[in-house]
Amino acid sequence: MQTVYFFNTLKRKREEFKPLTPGKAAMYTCGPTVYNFAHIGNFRAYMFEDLLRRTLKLCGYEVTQVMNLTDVDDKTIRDSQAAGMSLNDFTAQYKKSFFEDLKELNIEPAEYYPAATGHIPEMIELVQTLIDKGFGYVANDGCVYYSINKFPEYGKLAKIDMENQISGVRIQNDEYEKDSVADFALWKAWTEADGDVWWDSPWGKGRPGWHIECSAMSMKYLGKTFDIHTGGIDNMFPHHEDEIAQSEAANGCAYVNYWLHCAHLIVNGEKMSKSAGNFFTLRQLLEKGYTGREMRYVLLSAHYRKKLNFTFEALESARTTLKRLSTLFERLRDADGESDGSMTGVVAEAKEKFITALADDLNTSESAAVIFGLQKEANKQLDAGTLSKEDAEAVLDCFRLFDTVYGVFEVDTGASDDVPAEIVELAEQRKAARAAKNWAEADAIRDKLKTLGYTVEDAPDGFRITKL
RNA sequence: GGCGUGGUAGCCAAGCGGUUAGGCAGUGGUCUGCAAAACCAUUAAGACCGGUUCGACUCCGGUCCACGCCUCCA
Repeated sequence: MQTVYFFNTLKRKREEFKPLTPGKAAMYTCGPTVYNFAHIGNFRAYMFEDLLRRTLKLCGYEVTQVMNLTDVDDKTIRDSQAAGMSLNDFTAQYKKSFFEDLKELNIEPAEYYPAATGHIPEMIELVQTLIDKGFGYVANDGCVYYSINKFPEYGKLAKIDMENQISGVRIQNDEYEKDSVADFALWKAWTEADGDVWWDSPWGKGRPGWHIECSAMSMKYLGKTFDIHTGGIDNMFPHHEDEIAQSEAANGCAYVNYWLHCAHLIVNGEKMSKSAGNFFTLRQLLEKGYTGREMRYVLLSAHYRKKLNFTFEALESARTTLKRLSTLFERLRDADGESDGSMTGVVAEAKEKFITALADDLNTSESAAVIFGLQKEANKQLDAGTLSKEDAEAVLDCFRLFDTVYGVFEVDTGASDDVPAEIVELAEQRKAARAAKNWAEADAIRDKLKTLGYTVEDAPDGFRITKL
């Protein structure tokens, strides 16, 4: 079991991770609102959570992860109506695309994906508990609100002093029925705009507020107190702050021990967001010819608490980097030299450094440096002929270990195996022409292959075909 | 207005009070019929002004700039 350290937003410092149950890590991650395709900025958060769960597993923990799906809120209702579809049908299509995208990015599935609409009774029960304990109240508009004045610790996560805050907020005149403008909705009363979307409750027809969703579902699957809660930095306030207020008021115990927040993906210096219109979906990138693993590599390239500047140059850079590693794996598979005995130690050190880097608050930059250090050493020894089959296999095995977290190397999959037979045949003809030193013929075939959409490159013992 | 984060070489991006971060690009080689790929080597930095220190990119103060949250948001 490797000791893991996290930067805990709640304490604003790096701490050793001590789970409630030794050897197990329970984590809750805020998932998508399924009203549209997620953009790659959204996926930065899900990638960070994937990195977190894979790192925990690498360090010996058994992970239980819950990711909620918000399938009822203002936007899902609004857009399903605009599309002339039922809420369920409407959100189902985006749930489907979300899971397709996760797969494309090689993000490991969570253990649970609870949907909000599947847990309305649990939410109603939690709201009732909050009312019974004096934290919730029914207002004139039929909504149930949470009275933040009743929870003195409100603001402890975001480090917000509400006295100070309220005076600074632009108060909208039509924020009417609440006791305090900062009170938030636990239950929203039905209005005409909601159409046929409503559930019965002790307070009449309506639907749950957003924050109560995560409190109710995390409690159901992970218990009243659990280890880790993650999300994008923009969810810290008010969403996570409100979750704390709800859960700790209802249960009378700590909600979460470690809060981890990732920074934004930015484009041209600004946050990628739907409202700003400066976003790309994964599908758009795939249409441009980039792959999920290239995007995955880009998303892993910066530390999760630092803003990540997305550029197409970064995707190109990822492509080159991954290709060079693939070449190394090919060379390693063919290695058959005289071992000088040094590789065993090199590999052991690389493994240890890799794990230590990730265990230190998920330092992917540091872990990448370890990867490239091993790449360089392996190449040097391949050139020198000092890698035996066993040495090479040890290096490959090390990359397989790296890949349990990175998930992009494809250590054992060859690059080009789905090339049509006639293309291979042309390449064979070119090989023969070259053997006969018939350069004109060889070049003509190469040009022809290019028009067919393939590049052929010479290799020591033949050729390599790549699809354009 | 309140709170918070950051400014590192052409681009991306780390650690660290003194010893090469790393990747991409570039440059020079190796290989090669040509091309490409690959491999090896290598250039280049710390927004600005002060302070602490034998020594600061790293600590402290200030200035400027950028971004985020406070409203749905990963």
